[in-house]
Amino acid sequence: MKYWLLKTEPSTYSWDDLTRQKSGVWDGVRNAEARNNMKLMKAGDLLLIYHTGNEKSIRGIAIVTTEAFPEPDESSPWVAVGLKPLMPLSIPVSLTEVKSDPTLADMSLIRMSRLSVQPVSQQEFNQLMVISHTKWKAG
DNA sequence: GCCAACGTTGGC
DNA sequence: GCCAACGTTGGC
Repeated sequence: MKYWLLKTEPSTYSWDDLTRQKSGVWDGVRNAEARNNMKLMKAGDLLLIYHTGNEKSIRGIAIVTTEAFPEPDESSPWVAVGLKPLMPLSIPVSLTEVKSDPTLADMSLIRMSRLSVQPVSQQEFNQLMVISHTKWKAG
């Protein structure tokens, strides 16, 4: 089981939108590396939802329900995945906090700041649970 | 509003 | 195939 981080502009589509809908389709990704990461996702992988713009913070945890499939109604090379919200972080983790935490220094959030779909390591995920005071029960 | 970091496009 | 110009993302 792997971990990923998904960026979204909350005025376009937010963690709260996903929570309200109870399930969603993550589409509109227009970057080759991000698409490649989406294709690597397996059902059951965990997703951290990050808000760009004014908020710049990780808000919640979702899970992959449907692995990569071609975007509907388009003869395009781009893909989407299905996902379901699991729980919000008790305290959102801001970009500033991520940058100030040495154990998170290698996160793509910092090192490849424009990549909108990026892998997160188990250690990084665990640390994010700690600093967000989120009682995540693995497995 | 600016700009750094990329990615894409098109002329050559 | 190179690279300048341009567009986009997203932090500041």
